[in-house]
Amino acid sequence: MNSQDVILGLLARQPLSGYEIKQKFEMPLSFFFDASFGTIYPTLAKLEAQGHIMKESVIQEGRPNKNVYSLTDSGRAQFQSFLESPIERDVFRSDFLVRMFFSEFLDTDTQADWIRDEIRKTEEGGSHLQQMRQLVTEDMSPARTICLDIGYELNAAKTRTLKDALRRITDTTE
Amino acid sequence: MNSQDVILGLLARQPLSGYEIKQKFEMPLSFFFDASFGTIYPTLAKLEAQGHIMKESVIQEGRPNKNVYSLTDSGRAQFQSFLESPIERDVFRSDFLVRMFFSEFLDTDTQADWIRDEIRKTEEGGSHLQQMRQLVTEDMSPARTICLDIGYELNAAKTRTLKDALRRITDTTE
DNA sequence: CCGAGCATGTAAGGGGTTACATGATTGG
DNA sequence: CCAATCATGTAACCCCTTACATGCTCGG
Repeated sequence: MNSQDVILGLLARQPLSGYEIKQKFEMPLSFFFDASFGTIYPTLAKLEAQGHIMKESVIQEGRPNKNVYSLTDSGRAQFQSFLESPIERDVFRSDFLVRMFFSEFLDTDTQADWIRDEIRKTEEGGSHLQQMRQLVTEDMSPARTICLDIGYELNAAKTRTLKDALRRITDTTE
Repeated sequence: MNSQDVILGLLARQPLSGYEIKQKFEMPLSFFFDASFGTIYPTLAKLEAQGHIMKESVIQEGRPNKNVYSLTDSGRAQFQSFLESPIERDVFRSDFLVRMFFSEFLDTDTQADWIRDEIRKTEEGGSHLQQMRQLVTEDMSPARTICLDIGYELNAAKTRTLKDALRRITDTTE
């Protein structure tokens, strides 16, 4: 799975411009996938060159014109073949956990500070997800809600574990 | 954070060869960071060229010789400056969730199959982590145990959420 | 004799990031 | 007038992945 696959998927629902695609990369999609303009525009150009999408210039008033892309038959087939390909396993990469792994090189004050920081960041993301969840759950398919639910539950589990750990560290050393 | 930082961290504990470094990239480290030989060897060469590590050839009997690397002062300083740099936020990328996000293009049987598969894979990883946790918890620092605890708890949360979702999907449609 | 484990590397290519470059319009 | 939003793109670079290439030794 790469940006190409995800962009094709977004265009399978409705024609979009590069700028609009970028906006779609927000919650809940951004929880498990993201792409920047530096990826989106070259990818669109590549997809068009391959004949998977078609550009249409839309003249707008009071705003710059935009290039709206829509799927061709070949693009629809390409997206389908992504859906039929084997599912890759999740990638989870954590700078924070790497540092905890090397905690022997840190004093406990620094450890505690970092954990408190990580709790704060995680909780911020969590409240964002909770809002999403309450707003849009009704008109979402059961499978689609998994995206929000997993996001929310992973967040909650992480927060809980971090708070436990912080308690253990501050209990034994301060 | 990149391979360079993590390799320096591993060498800060003890001198290692490339092959031995690869072996260190197992649980629990592999849960939140990984590197292949194609990364490790070039990174070691680069670190040596920069003067951060020192090579020593060790002649072995009954096995090929190996190049054991140890940190120089400059390497120790480099690792320290990594520890002082801002902590990057976690990266979580999920092919599975992207597909759930696009579930409107799939029939419910496929959805259910995929979820059952994902549950199986997640549970496999979970039992592996649980074994680790029971084996080595005693002689690990509180901060270090976070790595295993978060791994285990995230896994458990994901499994729970997937099972709930599967129930909802099979209830309403079959 | 063959496969598995030990051991080190290279080369090509993929896929992404960040920063730069440009420019229009709208609202405060 | 200035900041924000809309809008598109490029260029340099980084980092990693996969596959290839080599070769030794031990145990079955």
